[in-house]
Amino acid sequence: MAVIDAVDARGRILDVTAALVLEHGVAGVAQRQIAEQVGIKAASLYHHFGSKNEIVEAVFRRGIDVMEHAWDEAAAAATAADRRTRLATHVRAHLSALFENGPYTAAHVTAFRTAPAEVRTAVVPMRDAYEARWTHLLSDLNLVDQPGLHRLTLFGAMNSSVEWFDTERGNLDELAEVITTQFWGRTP
Amino acid sequence: MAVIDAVDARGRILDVTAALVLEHGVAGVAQRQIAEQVGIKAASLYHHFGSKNEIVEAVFRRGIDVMEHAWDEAAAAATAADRRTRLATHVRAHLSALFENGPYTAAHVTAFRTAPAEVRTAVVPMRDAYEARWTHLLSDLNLVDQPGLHRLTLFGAMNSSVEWFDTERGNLDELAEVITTQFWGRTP
DNA sequence: GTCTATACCACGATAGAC
DNA sequence: GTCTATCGTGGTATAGAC
Repeated sequence: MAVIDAVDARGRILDVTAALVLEHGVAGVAQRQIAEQVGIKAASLYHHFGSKNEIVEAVFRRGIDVMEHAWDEAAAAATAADRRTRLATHVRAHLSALFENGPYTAAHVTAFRTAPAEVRTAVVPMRDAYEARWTHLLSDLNLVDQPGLHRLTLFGAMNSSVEWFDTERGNLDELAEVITTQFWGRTP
Repeated sequence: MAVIDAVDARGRILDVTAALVLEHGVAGVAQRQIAEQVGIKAASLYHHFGSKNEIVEAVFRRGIDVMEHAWDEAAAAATAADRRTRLATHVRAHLSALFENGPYTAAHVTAFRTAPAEVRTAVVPMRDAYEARWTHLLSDLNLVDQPGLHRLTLFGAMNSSVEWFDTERGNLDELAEVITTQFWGRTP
């Protein structure tokens, strides 16, 4: 389910916006800039979306969707596995959402915090649901006293990779293993 | 060396800008907004700085300065300590830079990536120097095979705390201990 | 050192032709 | 579904009085 290189106009607008928002933040992206990369005029965006914020909100929602789908696949693949493998599988799945399904998830995790309040409040329930899955998993794995705190630092380590990980040169399986080892502990 | 609540105009401009940039990102902050919070008109900013980018650059430089000072204090305090204490001291110092000396370091680590290229290239040597200190320390501690990768995920965990840590309710010593434990490993 | 006034441009958004 | 044209606003920045 590759979400990159959409063929319909609406999809191309989202693709372009996600990439631009990832690079410049929401406030740093102009509709004229989006339109230019899509190959239309800025006014034409309003045939597909009601406002700039609506475009950004759709990008964020899709970014969370991508994470959820990656989670579901990981959960299905690792139900019967041992505890460490379950963690490793979900870490790999989150990294997959960040790097292997278009810039949506990466745009969401980097730009959400500084996005307009209207956009943030609209998507916060979706975010919370995904975060709750993680907290529940970590609680289930029984690694530490504070699974909530553990999830936050784990998210910090995983999500920060969008700032420095190079998909051309790096290996996502390797990165997932490194992060899993750090958060599992070296002698389980 | 509290850097908050400066009394001179230049210092107040930087204080206000750092706080606003932390919240909204560079592109999300207008000079009129900065001026209003300082209590002057936007045009008066040009008596102190040559452009918006110059203000932001000064904020970032100060953010890195704060980190460097925190590092120096930690290094002086922990030279004779055991390896784990050295790591813990520097983790605590980095958190101190993020939360206990104004919003400068927090603004820098969150807004640098989406800042104008002109600003980024101007401060990148300072950033690199601080990062090199960390890589050297981690290499020295001989914890893992890849100290470079380790530093990046550690930075991710530490810096992400500006998105969720509440200084009113949380305890920075405790947070430092949690992160140190994660990155040291549970059974050294 | 701060002000008023203003230039100039880019922003998001709308109207209406095709 | 995309266009041209345009509106009103707000952005950075400058000139010059006080």
